[in-house]
Amino acid sequence: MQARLLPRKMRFAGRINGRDAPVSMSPDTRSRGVRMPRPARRAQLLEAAQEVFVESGYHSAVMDDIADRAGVSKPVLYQHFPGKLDLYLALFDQHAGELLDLIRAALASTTENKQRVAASIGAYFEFVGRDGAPFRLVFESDLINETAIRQRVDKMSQDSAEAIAEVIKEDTDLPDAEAHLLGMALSGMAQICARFWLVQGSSIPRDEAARLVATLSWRGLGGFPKIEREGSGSEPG
Amino acid sequence: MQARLLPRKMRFAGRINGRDAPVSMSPDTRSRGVRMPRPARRAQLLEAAQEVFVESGYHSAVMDDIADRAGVSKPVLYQHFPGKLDLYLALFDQHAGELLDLIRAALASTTENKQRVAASIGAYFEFVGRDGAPFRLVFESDLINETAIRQRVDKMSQDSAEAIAEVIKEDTDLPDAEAHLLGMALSGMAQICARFWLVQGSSIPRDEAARLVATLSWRGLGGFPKIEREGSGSEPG
DNA sequence: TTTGCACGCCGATCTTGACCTCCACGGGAA
DNA sequence: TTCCCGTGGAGGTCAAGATCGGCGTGCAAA
Repeated sequence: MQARLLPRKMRFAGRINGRDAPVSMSPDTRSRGVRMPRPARRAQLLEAAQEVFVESGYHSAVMDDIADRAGVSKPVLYQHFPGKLDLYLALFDQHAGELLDLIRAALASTTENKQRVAASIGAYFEFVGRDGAPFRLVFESDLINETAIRQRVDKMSQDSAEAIAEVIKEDTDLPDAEAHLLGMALSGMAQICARFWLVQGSSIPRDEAARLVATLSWRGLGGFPKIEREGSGSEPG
Repeated sequence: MQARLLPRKMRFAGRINGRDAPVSMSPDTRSRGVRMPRPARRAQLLEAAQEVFVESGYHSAVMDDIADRAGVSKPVLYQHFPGKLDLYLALFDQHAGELLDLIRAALASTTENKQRVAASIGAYFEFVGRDGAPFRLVFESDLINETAIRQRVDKMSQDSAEAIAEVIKEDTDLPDAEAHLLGMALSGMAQICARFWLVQGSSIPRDEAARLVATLSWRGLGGFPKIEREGSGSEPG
């Protein structure tokens, strides 16, 4: 994260036209933040909050740090968000919505089912690779025991699994429950692989990693080229 | 959670030979818990802690509640564990070890690779289905942003994915990085499916759900019986 | 030009929950 | 009888969410 070179008061009070200039202060001339229209300020606060929540998680994030990051005082946070949880939920909803949009777009991108599954997997990889790491709020939340978050995560998982289950049902004669389980399998697998790919330093290019996972999804392990080995006991694909 | 019928002091002070009996107390005859050998007490504390951590998560669990659940005072907790985090880590390590043992046993149960993969998936389902829901500590920890937990989860994921990657490398000519990605895919998928199966009320019997996921792993979506449909565009398996 | 108001802002502080510790008690075994 | 070990009532400490009370700028109206 970017190091702050001045204490906030000094840094900010003296910031005129974008240039740092330390300024002395008397008690009756409080340091003043730059005034912004309400919507612009709210957007800025959300950005700062995302940085802190992504770095620290909900529980270790403190409102003081978020205010510092935004360059405002704490009361300004409470002018825009009733509390810490509300701030977090606003971010969560924004990013969960983005992921579902990506998945829906992927499913709508073709009528060829194999490609629809591959595109859905690609959607997870794209989401996880985004700047600002919003996936950390959606897939790795440390607030999962809070009912509001739990419900949202469950709904998001159900929605994405259901979307994939529709594809599975188009192609197979599997009953609803089984198709849903497989839909959950694929969306879960995509999520976990995308996160693993990111953490591993992207030694496999993203598109290739997504394609590999798509191949696994469609053809299974049996669909990969075999090495003939004595004693391995593998059946032919 | 089970309702307590008496205040803790009254409930416990008067519990003689397993029977509740409210007992008056004077200041110089403090209520006394049942004295236990140190290892037995430690095990009891861990059991109580597991109940509370599973129900509430780390952050919402309070040491008072854990002590209450164990029927002791708080100093007793600190006699056995340096702090709250240590208590949690002891439980985490116990259960993560159990899961890895299950996976290793599954992989050792046969030399037939397809069965080894299926058995590994079954190991996840068995672990998730266990009484006391230890999977909640291992797969759904709200302490994932704590370094000690993050490292343990990462190591456990790496270990299980690596074990499956060994099987994949035996069977295919995939390079290490690709095999590892697929190993992560399968172990992640197994974990998510097992948890989904549990939450869904087990409408599919456990063994059948595990078998379905194993089939997906080995044969992919393409390996399921097809419905012939106009316009679906699906390729034959 | 002056005044009043709306809006965005902040330093200081309150409140409270919860981790952890102090200090002393009592029973059982040697 | 003494000592050790397991035990508990009470409370200290402090971090952090949230709020109080007031400031200052810019714009519009008189």
